[in-house]
Amino acid sequence: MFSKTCEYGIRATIFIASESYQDKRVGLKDIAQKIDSPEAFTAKILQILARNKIVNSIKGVGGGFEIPKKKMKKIKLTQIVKAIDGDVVFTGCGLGLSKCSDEHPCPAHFKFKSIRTELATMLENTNLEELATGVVTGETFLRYSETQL
Amino acid sequence: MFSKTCEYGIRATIFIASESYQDKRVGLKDIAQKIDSPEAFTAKILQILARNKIVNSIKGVGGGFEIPKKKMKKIKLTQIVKAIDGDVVFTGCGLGLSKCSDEHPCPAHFKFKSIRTELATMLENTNLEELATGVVTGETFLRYSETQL
DNA sequence: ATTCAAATATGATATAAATCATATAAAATA
DNA sequence: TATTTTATATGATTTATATCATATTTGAAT
Repeated sequence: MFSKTCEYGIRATIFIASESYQDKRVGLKDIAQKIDSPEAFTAKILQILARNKIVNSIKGVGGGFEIPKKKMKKIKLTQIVKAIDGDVVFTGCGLGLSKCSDEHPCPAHFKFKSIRTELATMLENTNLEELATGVVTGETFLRYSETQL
Repeated sequence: MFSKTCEYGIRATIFIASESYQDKRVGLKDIAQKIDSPEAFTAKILQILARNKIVNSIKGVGGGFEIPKKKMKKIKLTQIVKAIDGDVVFTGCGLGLSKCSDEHPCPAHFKFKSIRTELATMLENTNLEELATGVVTGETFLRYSETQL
């Protein structure tokens, strides 16, 4: 559904939010560890997120990444996905046609349409805060491991 | 959503069905042309489809690919997708966790769940015949081009 | 000011997916 | 049975994605 880059990006954002929720700033190493992603790759993704104002980055000693609490409700999954994967997931044709629309539909166009709409709506209505609180309370997870390190 | 391989595979299957619907057998070259896909790559995909009994292949002069009319209603999109992409689209985690379930959910698990279910239902309920007839009647298209060659 | 711990930028490498090329096998027909 | 037409099998190449490595910049603290 999303690129791996985007998956990591969403997980990283949620992790940063869950820590910011508890007034903690987090660094790259910690992020990569907690979301189980390659560190250098994650660094690149964080840059994209920072450029898109989804996360704040602070350089230097004691620096890291954070997200102001008041912004969390306003940041929606859509923004993260669009920042990283663009809007191919929203507009692309299910069968890969370069142009596919109500006027010039692929055979499955109207079958996919409702699902796409629902996906878009979900991404548009899901905010970072609700995703982060699940992690804080331990109800949801950002990596798989026996011990949830 | 699907791999390119799978997109081509679905389009090829629909095209073959639409021709079989009119009692015509079609060859590789024709298929590749009509669905706008690379010929050699399409050949490989057709082999997968043939091995999975989704299409019949006939070698030799006057050979090609076809799908018996009576089978068309029974062949569902799910089968094609599973044959080519496996079931990652049905079971994979939206955020890329190696294990993600109701018991050990990622933060977006329950958000994605309903959408995934709907997708699976749609794929399960969509048969080849309905997709092919749209092409036959000219309501839907398998490639984009000014002239719809 | 110097040092140190961070993020940032950029380029290189590896891996996976998509595409191409060629040789083989099967079926029809002449 | 020889030839031709088609699919099949396999391996090579290209392209895109993911991953790694390293040098640079920034900001804080000493």
